[in-house]
Formats: sequence, C-alpha cells, structure tokens
Amino acid sequence: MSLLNLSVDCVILGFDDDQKLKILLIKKLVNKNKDHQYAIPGDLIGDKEDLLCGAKRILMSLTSLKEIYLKQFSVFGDPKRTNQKKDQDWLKMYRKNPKERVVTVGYLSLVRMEDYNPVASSFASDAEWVSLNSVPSNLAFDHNDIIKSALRYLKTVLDHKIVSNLLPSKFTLSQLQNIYEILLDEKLDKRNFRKNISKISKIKRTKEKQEGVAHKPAYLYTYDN
Amino acid sequence: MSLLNLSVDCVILGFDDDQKLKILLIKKLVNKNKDHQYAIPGDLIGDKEDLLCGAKRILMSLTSLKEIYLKQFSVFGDPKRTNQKKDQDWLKMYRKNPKERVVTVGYLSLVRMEDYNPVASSFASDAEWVSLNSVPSNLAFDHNDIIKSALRYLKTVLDHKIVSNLLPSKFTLSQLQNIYEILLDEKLDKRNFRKNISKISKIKRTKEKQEGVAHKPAYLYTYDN
DNA sequence: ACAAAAGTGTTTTTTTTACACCCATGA
DNA sequence: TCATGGGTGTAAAAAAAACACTTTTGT
Repeated sequence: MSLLNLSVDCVILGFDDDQKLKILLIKKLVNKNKDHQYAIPGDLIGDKEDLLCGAKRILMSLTSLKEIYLKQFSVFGDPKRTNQKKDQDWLKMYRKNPKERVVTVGYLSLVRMEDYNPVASSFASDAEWVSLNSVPSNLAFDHNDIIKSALRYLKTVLDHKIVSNLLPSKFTLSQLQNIYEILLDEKLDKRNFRKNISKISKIKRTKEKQEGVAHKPAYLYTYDN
Repeated sequence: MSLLNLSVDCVILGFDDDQKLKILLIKKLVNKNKDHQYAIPGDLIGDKEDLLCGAKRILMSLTSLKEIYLKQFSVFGDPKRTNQKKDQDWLKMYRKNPKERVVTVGYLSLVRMEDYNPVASSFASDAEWVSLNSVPSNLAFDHNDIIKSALRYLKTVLDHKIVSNLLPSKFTLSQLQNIYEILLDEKLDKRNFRKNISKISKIKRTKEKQEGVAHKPAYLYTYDN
C-alpha cells in the first residue's frame, strides 16, 4: 500500500597502476553554510526509468562518468536509512518530502582512473577519487555499509573479464598481478600467477616491450575480446 | 522524483525426500469469472516495513508459512514488468492504481516440504507445491524470470548450512546426497561424496539406524548447529 | 658496477576423480 | 533366495603451492 522512493547508489572503484584502490565520492553541501558531507554517487530513479539506465544517468549527471559497466549487487531497504540528522538536513534542501522512505539499489563498477575524469555537477559540489582506506566513516546515509557490502561482493565475483576493464590496452604481467593483489588483498606468487595467466587464451603477449625503464623491460600483453 | 511501489516476491523451493524439487505457487483469481493464474507469493511492502520483515509477513499472509529463512537475491525493476494484460487485469482488482510502477525484490528459501503446510489466504485462492519442471510458463508478471534467476543464484551459494534446512533432524547420507544431486542437477559419486561429508565436523553419525527398510539399514546422521 | 624489476621450471603437496564389491534387511 | 540400497578404500590424475637464480636495462 505504500509508495516510496527508489534510488540507486554507485560504488565506483578506481584503479591507478601500481597504486591503491580508490573510490569515487562526491561532496554534497548539507546546508546554507558551506558544511558538506561525502557520499557515493546516487539519486532517485525516474518514473519510468529502468534501474540500470537510471544508474548510468545519475552517475553521469553527478560525476560526468559515462559508458561504465555497472553491476547490481544488493538492495538496501532499512526504513530508517535516511533518518539521521545529517541526512535529513540534506534531504530537506533537495527533496520535496524529505521524510519519505528511500530504498536504494547498489551498483558496482571497477574502472581505470585514467580513463575517467570525474567532474562534479548537479548537487555534487565535488567528485573525487579517494583512497579506500581514507574514506570518511560518516558518509551520507548508509553509504559506508553499502561500500562494505560492495567490496565483499567484489571478491566473490572477481575474474579476468572484470579486471580487463582496469588495464590499459597494453599492459605488463606485473601490472596485472598488482591489480589482483590489490583486489584480493593478498600477495600472489609470480611464477604461479604467470602459469595461470598463460592458460587464459584471451590474454596475449605482443612483440612490444616497455621502454625507458631502469630495469629489464617487460613484454606488453593485450586482452583480446 | 518518482514514487513507486515496492514489492517482494518469494521463491520458496520445497524438498521432499527422494523426490523432485518443488516450488510454492499461489493461485490468484484474475477476474469475476473464475479465471486464475499462478504466481510466486509476493506483495507490496508496508510503509515503514523492513524488506525482510515484509517478505516474511507477506509469505505468512498468503501461504501461512512462517519462520522461514529468506535470502535476498536480486531486484527486478523493469518499468514494464506489470504491463501485460493478464497482470493489469489482476492489478485492477486489487490495487487502487494498477498502472503505478512496481519494483520487486526477490527472496529465496529452501525448505523441507513436510515442515510446512501451505494454506492459502488473502488474495491467494490456493497455495501449492508444484514440481519445478511443471511450472506454467505464464506465471504472473515476470515471475518465470524471477524463478530462473533464483535457481541460477542458488547453485552459486549452495552449502551445507543451507542444505541443513532440508533435512529431517535424523537423516541418511543417501538422503543428503540426493538433495545435492537435485539442487546441483548432477550425479555425484557415492564414495567421494561421503569422503567430503566426513570432513564436515557438524555432520555427525548417531548410533541409530533406519528401521523397516527392505535392505541394509543406513545409519542416521544429525546436523549439529 | 649497481639497483631494480623481468623472466623462467621443477618438485612437493593437496585435491579431485574414477572405480567394484560385499553386506544387512524385508519380502 | 532374491532384490534393494548401504557401506567401504585405493590408485591415478589434476591442480595448487613452494621455491631461487639469471637477465636486461638505466644510472
């Protein structure tokens, strides 16, 4: 019998060669002073809008990121998830009926940071990559929980198809191994890792090598769709 | 900016020793004649109701099943998912605004059929266990898709904890193997299966044996929480 | 010459698969 | 005594893990 608002929230993880995993956060003003809070990009979906399309539209509108593969991973429907004061403050500024319930659908993506340059717009006053281990613990709504849930989910579905998004078109096996180590959060054995990669027919060695490195240059590989 | 209806739909799989996997369907009248259709149990969630609580309440109200472990597995948000004529007919009878969008959250459970005796009520005129391979292909809304999605999900998460719901408190290893074979839809090797089970410390052999069977009686096992 | 990362095989251990016969019971 | 499902072990194969040294480049 009840009508409610449905939103999507996007956990966009960004990868920068040889660095830490980052997450795309937006900054939102919570009142007329310039107090702000961080959140993952998300908003209400439109009337007749498909969820996935909505997620893409919203991500685009807040951060200008487009053409991103998004995967639904969970729904967050606690009736009190928008009740905290900090969240009500924000809702009062942007929504007609801030007390209405909002259920949200979580979407996840993994991207190469160099491929996407977030530019804030709409109610986002800023959009930036933040190291996963320095994410504020007081994100908007239940966004800290949503991120945790996304990371848990990620480990269960990680595969070469997903990881291929994170690679430049030519990459070294060390870069690839580094991605796995970061995403799985564990060290891998170089020789065993390469043995496994060599079984994946889609990953092919080119004749090119790294240039200008102060060590033996690595062969470059490509991921072949 | 849009308000919409949120529902839950429950895929309840029922297991009956040595038999086929069944699913709990309800029958709904679609008009004043006695035309009906089948559906999985589901309905709109309440205003301030938690999703999981709502799912339990609705399942109880339609089929009288209670105390069931339900696991959220996906969201179905196609804006047109309630637009077919058969579905609009039903919605017109039971909802004030049948054209309003309904997004639904899918919940899954696996139960022992003997433990639960479905009794239809509310808008369900009947509630019955139906063999998975004789589910009508024209269930309400997108329920056929929801079931497919649930079965796919089930194979990925199957473990002894989940299966323990399907067992009587004392069971034989053949019963257990049978459940796995049905859920995984593949034959398993008896000796290898038992080897694996023996590693699971929660599954313990009792001193009791089957009685009154026309073959060597099997030892009974228990699942120890 | 040194530092830095690349590249490369073999052995051991663990896990998984395949496979066949005798046993206890009720009819 | 027959039909039925219960119960058991071993060998082979496959997969995963452990492990160390040489090479190529820039500085």
